Amino acid sequence: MKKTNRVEVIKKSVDLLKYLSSKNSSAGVTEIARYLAIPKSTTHRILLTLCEDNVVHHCENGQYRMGPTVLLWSSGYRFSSGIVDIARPWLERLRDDSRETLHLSVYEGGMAQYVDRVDSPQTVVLRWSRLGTSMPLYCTAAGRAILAALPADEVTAYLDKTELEPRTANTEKSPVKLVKMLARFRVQGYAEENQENEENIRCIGGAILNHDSYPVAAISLTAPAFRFNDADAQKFGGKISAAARAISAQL
Amino acid sequence: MKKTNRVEVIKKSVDLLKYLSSKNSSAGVTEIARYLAIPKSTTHRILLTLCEDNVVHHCENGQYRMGPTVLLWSSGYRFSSGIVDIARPWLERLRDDSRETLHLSVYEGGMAQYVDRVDSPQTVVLRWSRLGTSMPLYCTAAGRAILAALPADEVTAYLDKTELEPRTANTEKSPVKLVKMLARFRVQGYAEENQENEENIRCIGGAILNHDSYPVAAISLTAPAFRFNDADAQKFGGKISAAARAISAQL
DNA sequence: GAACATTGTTCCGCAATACGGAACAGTAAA
DNA sequence: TTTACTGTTCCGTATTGCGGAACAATGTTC
Repeated sequence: MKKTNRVEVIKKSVDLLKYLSSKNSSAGVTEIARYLAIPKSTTHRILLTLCEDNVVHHCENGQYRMGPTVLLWSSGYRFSSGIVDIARPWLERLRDDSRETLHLSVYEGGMAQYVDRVDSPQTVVLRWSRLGTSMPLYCTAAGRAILAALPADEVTAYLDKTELEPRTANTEKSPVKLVKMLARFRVQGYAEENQENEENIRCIGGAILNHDSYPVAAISLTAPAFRFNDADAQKFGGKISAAARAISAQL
Repeated sequence: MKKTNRVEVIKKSVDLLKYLSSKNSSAGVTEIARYLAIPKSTTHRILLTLCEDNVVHHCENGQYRMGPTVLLWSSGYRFSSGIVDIARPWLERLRDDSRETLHLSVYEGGMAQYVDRVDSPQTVVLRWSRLGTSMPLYCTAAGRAILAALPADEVTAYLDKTELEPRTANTEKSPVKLVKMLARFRVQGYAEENQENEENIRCIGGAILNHDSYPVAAISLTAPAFRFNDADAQKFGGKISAAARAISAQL
């Protein structure tokens, strides 16, 4: 089981924090222990340690919730990464232009992890998904933009070990067809996804490359499918593509 | 030394993340190990484990920096805490009214940990300190507001174990005088601090109480001393106080 | 261009460390 | 009260992670 020589406790702590942050309220020791499938006493010890630096807050009712120290880490990420601040004005420009929601995602651990968002000003908006959430590459516009920019061997490696499980009725399930898609995306400069990740949601995205032309992130436009047709995709696809290139140049 | 049965590795990991987030760039294994005063191999093992979930990011140059997963935790804090979203509109209202910078800090581990900020629209603004930063209670307006709202025995306990080390030439060093100050703050409903935490910076604050009238947080107004006199303090002190009470009621 | 001083990474045997079952102590519902 | 939950503490065992030292891969210096 243990391939790498990782530290088990840290792994558990990270999972604990992930669980705690996924909840909107506080959680008890027993509940967490059950979820993580580790003994209560171990869970309790981890929580005590995390409480010492306010990573976790010990509520009055005896339960636990996220503590304010994670804010320190979070702002540390923004600074050290840099990409959030660079991309932000471009996202805002695209939002003002399209009146739709824009996302920034980074390519991390074989997933697209969504790190910034600029909201649509319209009344019909999207369900708010949390910053830091990971999304698969094969069914999202941001992910596909990244895939399209990856070297061919990395794409085949990805497809070999990833099952394209359908997220909606429209999700492309054939690796062969997906590869063809990626070729088309490379030509047109932006990637697409039409209700393949979530019902009634359509999305286009462009990859952000580092100095080695390797994809490190992607920006994407997300809209309700009823007000975003092929013509819109084409119109804003070019702008997404241009913005992504501009951000790449600034890195 | 080790009183509580905490997990040593987790403590080290937390310190590592704190250090990493304090840097604006990436850091190497050797540098981190030297700072934490732990062996390089241990540091490296911790980093590897944290990388597995993108808590830290392994850069191309071999160094390490904060990873995007901390964003997930950070948004988890905002949700589970609730206080940030509740206080935000009040902070904005006070900012619009005073044209100065407003802060929200939570009382955690004997410190005031600053969790939200709304910026002044004026041209002379303040140095941006990072979200999640901890500040002492005795020399900040937010901290003093919290102290003034604490039960008497907890205040004496605090003063017994805390040295009032001067942060500027103006910092109040006498515990006796500080206690008298707190009495005045209780009467007037808001706390003050005049260039006692930082040169040329003046500050007023009000405590946010839970249902047991125990202080859990504070809001504070921070301004350059040259444009914020006693009359301003009095004028906005009342408003700070009222806003703090309103937020307390909403909790 | 060879010698050197760095870096990040790997190995492995020792023993300190954290594990986790079980008992404890509160609290709320039945 | 009884019951069924909570969160918390204890402590002996062996598993787990520790960390010195060797490694490989850079880049710097003379």
